[in-house]
Amino acid sequence: MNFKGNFVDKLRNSGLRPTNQRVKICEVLFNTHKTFHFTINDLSKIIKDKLNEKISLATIYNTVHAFEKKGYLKEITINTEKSYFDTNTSHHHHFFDNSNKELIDLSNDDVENIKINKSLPGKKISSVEILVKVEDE
Amino acid sequence: MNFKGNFVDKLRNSGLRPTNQRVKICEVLFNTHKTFHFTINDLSKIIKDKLNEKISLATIYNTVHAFEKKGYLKEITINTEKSYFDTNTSHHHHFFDNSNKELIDLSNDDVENIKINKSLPGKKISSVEILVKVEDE
DNA sequence: ATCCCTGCAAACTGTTTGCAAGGCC
DNA sequence: GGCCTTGCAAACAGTTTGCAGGGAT
Repeated sequence: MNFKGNFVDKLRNSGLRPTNQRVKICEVLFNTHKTFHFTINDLSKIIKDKLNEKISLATIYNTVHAFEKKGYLKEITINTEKSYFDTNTSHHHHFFDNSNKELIDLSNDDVENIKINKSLPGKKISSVEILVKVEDE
Repeated sequence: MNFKGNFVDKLRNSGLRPTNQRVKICEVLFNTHKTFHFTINDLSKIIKDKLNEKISLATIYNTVHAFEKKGYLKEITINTEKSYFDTNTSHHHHFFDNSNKELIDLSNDDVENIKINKSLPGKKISSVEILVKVEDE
């Protein structure tokens, strides 16, 4: 989903009708090669302030969940207050800056090989994620 | 806080009045050497069902937060739905079993030396936590 | 007597849902 | 036309708060 332009086809090919709202949300989220972290509230604000559009909260929730289900977004759990989403859906880790509540990607390559020397009988690992919390020095 | 008995003194020494409710909650949480993971709802159920007591939710929240502030409990963020707490307040990591929503400790010693080869200018690391999600095989 | 704590109910936050009206194919 | 989507408002879950009555010191 990371090139400018034809989100209409992208959406259609995913089985999602290319409604105005969805295309607008695509433009905010994917019209850049940079990975983008946001909460629903962030997204709503951007749409309202920068795009001068009104998209209802319900639709934003619907769309974000639809995109998540299609694999275009990944939910990141930082704290219990609200959900964060990430346009970078590859396997990677995160910094969370407590001073300004900002999420920053931490590439797999920047973490030396995590080895877990314990296993749980009858269980298989589905993910291993590191969260590095930081604050101002 | 991990020995049987005199929670009254323990509480008093922490500057918390040893009310009936707090002592009861101590008994549930600390009357064992095993580390214990719970949600507020779990704790409430245990008090109601096993102890046959009624402690109001507000009080349970108050107490858990008071204990957390005193360093007797640690909050663990697993997902956005609810808060989990851990009686093990030392630095360690977690498994989360998605099949039965259970938290399991992962000792520091069972993880090989995490090395983060990236730093953020002007920021210092306040914590590094690993969450290993597992599921039934 | 004073200050702290409890417990109820109401408030609050982020999220989800029911449903009528409108858009897409 | 039929199905999907939107958007409002109501519902919801977990948590927090205000306040009056009760307990601890």
